[in-house]
Amino acid sequence: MRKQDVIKQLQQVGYRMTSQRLALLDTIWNLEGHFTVEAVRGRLPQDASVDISTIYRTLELLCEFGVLYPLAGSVPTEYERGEVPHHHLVCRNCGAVRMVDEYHFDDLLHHLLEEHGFVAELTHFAIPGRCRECQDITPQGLAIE
Amino acid sequence: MRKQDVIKQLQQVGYRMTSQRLALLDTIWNLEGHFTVEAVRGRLPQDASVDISTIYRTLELLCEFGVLYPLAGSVPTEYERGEVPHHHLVCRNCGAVRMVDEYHFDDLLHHLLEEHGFVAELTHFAIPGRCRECQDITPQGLAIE
DNA sequence: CAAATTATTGCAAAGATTTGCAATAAGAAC
DNA sequence: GTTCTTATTGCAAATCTTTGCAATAATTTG
Repeated sequence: MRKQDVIKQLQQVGYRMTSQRLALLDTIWNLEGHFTVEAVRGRLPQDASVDISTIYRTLELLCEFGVLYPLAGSVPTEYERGEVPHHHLVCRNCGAVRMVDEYHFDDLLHHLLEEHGFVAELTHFAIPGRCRECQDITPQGLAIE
Repeated sequence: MRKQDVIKQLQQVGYRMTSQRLALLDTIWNLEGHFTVEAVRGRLPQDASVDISTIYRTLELLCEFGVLYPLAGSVPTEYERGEVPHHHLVCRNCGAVRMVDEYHFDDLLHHLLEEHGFVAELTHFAIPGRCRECQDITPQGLAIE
């Protein structure tokens, strides 16, 4: 999605285009990959001072519109722009993150829609579990048995 | 899972059974459905004073062991005991929560295991989206178009 | 373009959660 | 049962996030 389209969409629905929101959109569009609220703040042009609560509120707004996605469970929360739909496998033992293509979830989404009329918005999902290397290891790093 | 089994399992792996952990397990086993850290604190017997940071640490420990599951996205975090594996559909508009059976996810889990060697631990998952009633509504409650 | 309307911001305070560290106590070793 | 080892706790402080409210500024209206 292009930045201009986001601006247009927000305005059409009644949101106001303030200098803060424009500065934040600019900054976000210049960031690669994941980023935190603090990272956004650090990258804002020095002449644009935006309160941290405004950054939180704006990122949340963009999440509601599907422009951004929070990585579930990250603290501080990591956000990412929703360019290419994909999901993450997050190892609960070593923290390794691995990408998964979206199509794996197609069947599931169809089920949910047909059985519950529910439109799942899984554009960015973090799935907890164990990666190949951490299979038989407890949370403390002690091998079981 | 029975409380005694949890205790045994934790001990076997090297965790110590303190009075605080026993009191917390007791309390949790007496709670129904979802609960927060604060709720656990409120239900502790008055003679058992457990610091709030200890409660946080203990709930996290129980999550790592699959005894509890945090409901993704809830603030303050809601926890639930992992009795019957199921998942939640959470409407991002009205907040309605709906249960879904686990078997819907079986195919997905198999894919992840075969293609990535990843053992997903989806014993309790919150899936964001739109329920039937909130289909064409923006986050602010204004109908689109 | 000025006035009216109200979404948005900044600020400060509250709330939620995590973390470092010295004191305590569980379990192991003797 | 006493001593030793070290996981765990409580406390206080730090961090992360949310929220209420008066002041500000983006749109709408005239």
